[in-house]
Amino acid sequence: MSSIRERNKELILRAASEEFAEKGFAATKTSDIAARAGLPKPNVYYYFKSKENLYREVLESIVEPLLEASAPFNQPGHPADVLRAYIRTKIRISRDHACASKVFASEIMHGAPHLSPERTAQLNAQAAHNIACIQRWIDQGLMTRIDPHHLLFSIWAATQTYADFDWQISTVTGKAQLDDADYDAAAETIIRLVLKGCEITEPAAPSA
Amino acid sequence: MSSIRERNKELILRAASEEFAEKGFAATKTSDIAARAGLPKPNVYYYFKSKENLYREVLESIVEPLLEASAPFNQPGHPADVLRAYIRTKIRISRDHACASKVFASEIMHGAPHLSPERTAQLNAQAAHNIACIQRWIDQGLMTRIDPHHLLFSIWAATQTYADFDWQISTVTGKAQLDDADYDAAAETIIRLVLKGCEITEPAAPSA
DNA sequence: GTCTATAAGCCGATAGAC
DNA sequence: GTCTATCGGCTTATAGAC
Repeated sequence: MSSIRERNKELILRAASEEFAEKGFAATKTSDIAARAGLPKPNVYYYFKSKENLYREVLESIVEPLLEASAPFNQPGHPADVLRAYIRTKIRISRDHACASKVFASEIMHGAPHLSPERTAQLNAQAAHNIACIQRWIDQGLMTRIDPHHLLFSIWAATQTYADFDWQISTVTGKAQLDDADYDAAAETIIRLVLKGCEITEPAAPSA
Repeated sequence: MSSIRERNKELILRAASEEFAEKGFAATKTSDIAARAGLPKPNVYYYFKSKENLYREVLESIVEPLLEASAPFNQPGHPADVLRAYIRTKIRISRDHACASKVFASEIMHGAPHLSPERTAQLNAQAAHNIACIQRWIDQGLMTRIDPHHLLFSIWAATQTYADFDWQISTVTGKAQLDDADYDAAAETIIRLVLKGCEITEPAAPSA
């Protein structure tokens, strides 16, 4: 029964996410990760071999959710529905994977030195696909002519900011922690800016 | 004549901005800053006393521009004009102070441990003022009912992303460096999302 | 004011007992 | 598999010659 192994790995991963998110890779001490996990430091090395390895696992844990967030773009749908679903999912990631999101953001900010070329390529391919999809909508007259790159950058930035800059959000709103209603309001605000800003009309109601 | 002093301090500050922006505070070595500045390491300590002190000066250098960006909110004006000017200035900061912007972003992401309480208070007061201003516009019927906090967060995020996540921008657009036209396009895209998204009509043309 | 050469301490990583 | 006790390298910071 290796459930102790599973449990400890999970404890360390969670503690590492929190520490890396709070202080960044270089400023995080493995002894702090161990302390937060409630385990002695050598266990961290026993399970993960090195600090960098542990960091890469945290990073890896957020890539799949990020790629899956683009699912709405991968099947046919009206721009209003696709973008609404995409924005809601991105906000949900900021809420549910706040620490890993922040670690990912910090990684990107510093030029993604720990992200594998495969992962970079995957993320890029998905981005290119989403951009092409938006361009098609424009060509079909479903939305106003707007640069798809900049539109996507704005959506990424606006949704990720709730994880990345949570300190700023807390300070300005005066709430230590956003609740579900706040995240909903954030999503609806961004959806409004995007749909109205791109002059996207609602799809015709299904006749069924 | 202390112009050597001024010149060296300037060289070190610039090198430090670049190094801190690239790698973050903890991962940056003072020897690398010295090397980039083309000076021996002890000069860094001679002029700035400590690595942390140098970092705080870099951080400080971006606060004034950030506060000044809100100038349009501090005088009466039509929402369309104020927001347009604000967004253009924020984008200009991302372009002209790219390194310091990134250092600031990284600092905020990790809970602003090096930012003085005075600076935090100033930035907060300005944010509160801007939010109140937007709320007034809503009450006056000049724009749609939208949560001013979330609107401001989206504007901050969308404009700062060009400095903070330049690696991502470069990777997705395939351009190593954005040119003036790209920054203009970015600003106009964000302006469009905000003005149309908030249903802000243009001010009546001046009768003169 | 400038720089070489060095001290002091911290932290990632591990040897080896249990 | 687990943890105590320790090493070794790296980096901040400075002493002291020029």
